[in-house]
Amino acid sequence: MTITQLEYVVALADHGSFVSAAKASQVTQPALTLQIKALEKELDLALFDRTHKPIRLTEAGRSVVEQARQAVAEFNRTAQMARQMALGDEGEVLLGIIPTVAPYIIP
Amino acid sequence: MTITQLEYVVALADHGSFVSAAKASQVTQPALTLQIKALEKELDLALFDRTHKPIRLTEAGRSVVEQARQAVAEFNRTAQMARQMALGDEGEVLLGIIPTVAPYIIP
DNA sequence: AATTCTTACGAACGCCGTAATCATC
DNA sequence: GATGATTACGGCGTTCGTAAGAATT
Repeated sequence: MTITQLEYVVALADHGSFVSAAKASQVTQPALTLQIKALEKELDLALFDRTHKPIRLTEAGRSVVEQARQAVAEFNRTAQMARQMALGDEGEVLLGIIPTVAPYIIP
Repeated sequence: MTITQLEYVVALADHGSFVSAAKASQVTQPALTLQIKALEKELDLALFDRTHKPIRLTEAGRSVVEQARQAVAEFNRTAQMARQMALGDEGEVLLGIIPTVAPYIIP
């Protein structure tokens, strides 16, 4: 189980079809199908009902997707926060040095 | 950036050394070093101060780890919840059928 | 008949573990 | 000198994309 798989599941739940979910996730449909199937097999749990179109969530799938949204959101929040920290640090690189010895120290 | 990397970062922050963190994470030290370095490079941000032992978090690292804990926890919660759903579904497989036609339908 | 989902296959990428090197205490 | 961290390398597994095959509307 990976974060990517959870992102795919959420995208599929939101779009209701593999094609549009794949497009939104920047992957091909086969890749999406594979990951969804892999996750369902790992959990031994059907998340989507493929018998009709558009695809619909199973009852278990609805609960899992709801929780998966939290996990994905928290993950993205971490990534965004880390990027902000990196930018913030750049602003704090201040140097105090005597011109005379600068050529020897700076490098 | 992966969930595994976040788990490693949290483990390293908790244990204060690569060896014990690696042991707790069920991986070798080199693998842990590699993932930590990969993440730091991706973010262009130093999370740990390796100049002294035991290893200490940088100021930015402290914030990131705190947020990473949330993400990891939410991820694990999703996994646990999905497993429970799978078990729950097994209990709900109830069959209602007329004995006369059962041999033809059940298979 | 056409769109959508699945399966199959080949290639590429990334991760891990063992081994060797370096640094720190 | 010993413990701990990094670097290098080889092998493995996984994932992806293209292409072909089913299925549903």
